[in-house]
Amino acid sequence: MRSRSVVLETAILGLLNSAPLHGYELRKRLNLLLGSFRAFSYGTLYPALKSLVARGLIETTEREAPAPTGRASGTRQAGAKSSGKAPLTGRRGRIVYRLTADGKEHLQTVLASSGPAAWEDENFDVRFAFFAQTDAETRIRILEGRRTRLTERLEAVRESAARTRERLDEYTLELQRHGLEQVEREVRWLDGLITTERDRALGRARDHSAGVHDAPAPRNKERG
Amino acid sequence: MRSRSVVLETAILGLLNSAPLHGYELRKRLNLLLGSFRAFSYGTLYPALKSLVARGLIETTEREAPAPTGRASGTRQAGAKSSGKAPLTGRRGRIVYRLTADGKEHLQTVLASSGPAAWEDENFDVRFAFFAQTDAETRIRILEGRRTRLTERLEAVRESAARTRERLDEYTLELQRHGLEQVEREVRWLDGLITTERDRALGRARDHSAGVHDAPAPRNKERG
DNA sequence: TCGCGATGTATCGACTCGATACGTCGTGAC
DNA sequence: GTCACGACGTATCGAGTCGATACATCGCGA
Repeated sequence: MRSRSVVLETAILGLLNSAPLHGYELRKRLNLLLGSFRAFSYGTLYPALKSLVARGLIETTEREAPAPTGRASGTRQAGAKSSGKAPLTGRRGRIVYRLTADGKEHLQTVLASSGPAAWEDENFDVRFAFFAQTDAETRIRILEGRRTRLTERLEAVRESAARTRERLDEYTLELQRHGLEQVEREVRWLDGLITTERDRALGRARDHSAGVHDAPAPRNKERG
Repeated sequence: MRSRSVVLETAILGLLNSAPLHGYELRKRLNLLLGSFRAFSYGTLYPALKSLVARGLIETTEREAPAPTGRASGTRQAGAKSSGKAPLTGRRGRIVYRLTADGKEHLQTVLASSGPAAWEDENFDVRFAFFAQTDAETRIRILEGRRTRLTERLEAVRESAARTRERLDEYTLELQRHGLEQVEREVRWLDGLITTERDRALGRARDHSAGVHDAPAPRNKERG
C-alpha cells in the first residue's frame, strides 16, 4: 500500500466531514486545498471513492437533475429539490458522497494518531490542511516531525554536495543552491508556526477556561 | 508516452555525455544533480537504460572487478584495468554504459529543441541541470517559458482562491499563502537568471570574439 | 442551430516509487 | 577468527498515480 492512497482517503474524509459532495466538486476543492503543491486526477479519485464506499466509511446519495425542465434564470443554485430517478450517468445524475458514522470515527483516529515518520513526511501538506480538525498537541508533533526530517535531508544533501562540489558546473551548482534555499525557507516557516502554536497553547493553559477568544491566525511574518 | 521518461532519458544521456557510468553511480549522480527536487529509483532507471540500449543511443561495456586480489591501501581509485570475464552479476561485474554516436546526436537535438510547453514545465529542473551543454538562446527561451507558465499558474490559483477565501479556515489559508510565496520566490529567481543570461549574451556580442573570459557564475543575489 | 466549454462520471495505458531479492566486498565489534 | 552490518551493484514486482480520453448533458454566444 503506497502511502499516497492513505493521504487521498484522509483528504476525502476530511472534506466530506464538512459537507457532502460529489466527485467533480470534491476534486476541485481538493486541488484548491493543496494549491500549488499537488493535484489529484480522476483516475486516482474515483477508485479511492469506490474503495471507501466498499469499506463503509462513506455512502452515496444519488441526486437527480437540478430541475426537470425549465429553469429560466438564476446564476448558481447548488441545492436541487424535486424528485425523480436519474439514470446515474446521463441527465445530470450526480453521485453525492457523505460520511458514515464509521467514517467519522476513522477520520478522528487518523487525524489524532501518527503513522511512521515517512508517512507524515510525504503527506505533510494534507495533514496540515486539516489542522483545524486536530488538537494542538498533534499539530505541534507533526510540525516538529516535519522540521526534523527536513533538516536531516538538508544535512544529507549538503554533505553529499560538499564531496562533489568541484566536479559540477555553475548551473548545476545554482540549481542546488536554489533548492537548498527553498528548503531552508520552509524550515524557517515551520519554526514560525511552531512558535505560534506553542504560544497559543501556553496562552490557553494560562487563562484556563477564561473567556479569551483564540488568536485567529498562525500568521507568521517573514519579510518577502 | 508520459513525459517523465523523456526527462530521465535526457538526464541519463546528459550524464553519460561527460563520462561512461554504471547504473548505481548514475543514480547517485542523478539524485545529487536534482538535489532536493526529485529522485529516481532503480525501478525507473534500469528500464530506461534498457530502452536506450535497445534504441541504440547508448551501449554497454562490461568491466570486471576493480582489482583481482590484493589492493592493500588506496582510498578511492575508479579506473579498473586487468582483463577477464566477469559473470555479469556476481564478482563485482558492473555494467558500464556509454553514449553512442546516435546518442550524442540525439542529445544535442533534444537539448536544442523545445517540445510542447508542458514538457518544459514538468522537466524544467532537468533542462536546467544541463544548461551548460546548451546555447544561450535556448537557455533564455527555457527560462522565459518557465516564468510564463509559473505566473499563469499563480494567477489561476490566486483567482480561484479569491472566489473561495471566506470558506477556508486559517490553516488552509496559511498553506496557500506559503505555497504562493514559494512560487513567487521562484519567479524572482528566474528573473535574476534571465537578466544575468541577457547581460552575458550582450557582453559576448559587444566584444565579439575578443579574449574575454566568460563571467563564470549566474550568481544572482537575492537577500535571504 | 451549431459548436464550444463547463459540468459530470469513469477507465486505460504508461509510468513511477518503495520494497525487496540476490550477491559481493570491506570493516569493525566481539 | 568470524560474523554481522552496511556499502556497492543489478534487477523486478506490486501498488499507486497521472494524463488522455470517452461519453453525456447543459448553457451560452455567434
